[in-house]
Amino acid sequence: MAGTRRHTLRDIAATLNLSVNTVSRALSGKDGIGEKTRALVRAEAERVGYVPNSVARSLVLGSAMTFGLVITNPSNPFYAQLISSIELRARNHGYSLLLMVTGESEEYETRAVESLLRSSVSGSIAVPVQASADPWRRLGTVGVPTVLLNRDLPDLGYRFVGTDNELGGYRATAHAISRGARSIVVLEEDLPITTIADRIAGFRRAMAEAGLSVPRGSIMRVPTRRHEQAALPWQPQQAYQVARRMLRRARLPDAVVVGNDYFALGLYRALEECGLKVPDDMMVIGFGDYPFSAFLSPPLTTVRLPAEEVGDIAVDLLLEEIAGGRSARPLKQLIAPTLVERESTNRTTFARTLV
Amino acid sequence: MAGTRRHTLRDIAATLNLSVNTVSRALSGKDGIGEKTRALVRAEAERVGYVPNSVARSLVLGSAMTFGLVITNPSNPFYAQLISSIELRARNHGYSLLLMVTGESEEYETRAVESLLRSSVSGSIAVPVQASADPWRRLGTVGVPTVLLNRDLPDLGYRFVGTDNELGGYRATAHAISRGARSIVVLEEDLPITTIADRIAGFRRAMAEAGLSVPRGSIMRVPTRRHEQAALPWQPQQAYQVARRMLRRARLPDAVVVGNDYFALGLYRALEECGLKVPDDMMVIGFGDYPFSAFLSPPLTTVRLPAEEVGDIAVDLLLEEIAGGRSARPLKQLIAPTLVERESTNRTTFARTLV
DNA sequence: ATGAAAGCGCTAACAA
DNA sequence: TTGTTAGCGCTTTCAT
Repeated sequence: MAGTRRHTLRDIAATLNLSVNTVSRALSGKDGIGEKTRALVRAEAERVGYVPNSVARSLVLGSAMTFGLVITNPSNPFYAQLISSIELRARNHGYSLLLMVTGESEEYETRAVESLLRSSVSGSIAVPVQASADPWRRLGTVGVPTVLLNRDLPDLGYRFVGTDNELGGYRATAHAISRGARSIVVLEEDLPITTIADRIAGFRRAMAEAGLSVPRGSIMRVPTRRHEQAALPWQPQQAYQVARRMLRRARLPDAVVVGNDYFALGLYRALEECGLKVPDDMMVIGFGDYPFSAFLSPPLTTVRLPAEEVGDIAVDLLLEEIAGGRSARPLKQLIAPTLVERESTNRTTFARTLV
Repeated sequence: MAGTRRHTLRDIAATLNLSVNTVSRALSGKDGIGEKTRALVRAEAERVGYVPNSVARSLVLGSAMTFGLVITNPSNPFYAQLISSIELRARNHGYSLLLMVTGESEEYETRAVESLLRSSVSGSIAVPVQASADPWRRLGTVGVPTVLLNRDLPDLGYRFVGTDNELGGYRATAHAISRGARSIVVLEEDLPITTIADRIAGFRRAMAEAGLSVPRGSIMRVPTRRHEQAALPWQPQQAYQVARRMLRRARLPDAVVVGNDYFALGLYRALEECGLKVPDDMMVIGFGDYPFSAFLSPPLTTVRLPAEEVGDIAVDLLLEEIAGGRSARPLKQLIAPTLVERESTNRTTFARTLV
């Protein structure tokens, strides 16, 4: 890979007997320049294959036309989609994406923010680990606009966009109840984040509204993958083990609401091994509507998160924050998830619940 | 988000009555500086919360301690994992990641390369669209080290790491044959890339070695998602439709080898609707070993791609290329995928094949 | 051990 | 319309 030195404005200026400044303005499309000169400069730039040095540009402008995107785990299908949609929209507005993966590690989150600061990013979009608000507070202090995604840190007063998890939990639960469930168990990852707490709150609200009790053991925790080196894809295996434990109980629930569709896979397996049928013996409601969920057997009823919409809004919020104007839209946006009803809650007989 | 101006070397130099140079060396750990001075500078830097400006640093050094990572689609679980492992390893070597998503678009690939050039990345890792080698050739011409991932462009002579897809296709097919299959169909995305062509070549080799014929219609194509705006998650739906078409044939194959595990989902659905059982009526072999594949019913036999290993090697190859030394390892590396045998090929009766 | 000076490639203010 | 000057924050000679 040979290293032909790159051409600079100065090179072009020299061969054309112009000043660097003139060349700069000709190329950047500013006015105050003769049309013939501009054409000349453009032709020469074209000829030598001029590529602007955006590092130099960033240095003088103090900002790099780059967004930092800080994500916990790209193998989460929701975040994978988010990456795509954010990259696309950022690109369409002329921004590049500096991607950092925290893997739920507070330590790396701190280093990621440090890295963003060094890089003079124009702004950042982040899913915080939610162990501490400090790193993100720091960004704000030095004036880097930041939009929080999916997990808020309310103390900071930053713009935020996320899923309404409370509503999601509520809808999932209410749906199960409407299909005849009276005893419901929740399977959630054992991670201290608001998204999970909110879903559980929604679950409790739905149960309360229906006058149903929530006995101890209704909320089961799947061991977390936090603190693993690389961000690994989710392991339905761990949900499977928790599900097996649950199925040893004397009284089984009518329905299980899981925190993500991967957990539903483990639950399906456990149920199958115990000879229990979904939905007749037990209903299952997922969360996420991952690409595989509609194709499970039976197809999984699940709460769909509008990843694309969330991503687009995140970028828009960030652009507004950068522009500095008051925004038309609210600073905090909770997007309502929608319930996708499929066979896993389409009970034909009410055998067990009618006992 | 207030904008307290960032402290610079000059600020520290001023308050300490030192030269910028001295401060720079004190902080960068170079020698030729008194221990007391160094301690003093460090303390002051700490006190004011000094953050180095890596844009300035990049400008003078001509390189940005950043890798460009150009990927077709983060919603492909294989690439999602790749992003994680590459980010981790790059970070451990002090590099940041500039992420670009092509969505299989040649046009955006070209713009992505342009963007990498502007940004003075230290190097890049790319899954090329394989429509043209030109963009990537350009990177090499101006001296940006580039490692190709998963899809090679042999003309360029760049370092490359990928899966041995031919071997993967071979192993999948040979396995089906060993389980009694004599008539096999392949379902692949309709995309003109070497990975797919290689898998099909492997399929043909296995069939030939077994003395089995490959009649017309053995290779079925699933409509591609190329040219969609955002990179969408794969739609098993399209594979389902192709599978339905196949199942209308007079003579059904004993086994179907699919190009990725998402396609297996669509196939499972189609088979179920037709009342056909996996594996007894038809065996299914996937590709990718996605996180859900072990939890399908029946669990899917599939070819596992070593995503983490491929990602790590990609970074190592790039680091070697940047260092400029001859590498111990070969410039082109094909990683052998492994077959994960599960129930979808565990045939208990040979009813149909023994007719 | 420390300082002074130059320059990376660009943009922005001000002159001409 | 074009040129001159200065400077973004840092690293790297070369002096001292």
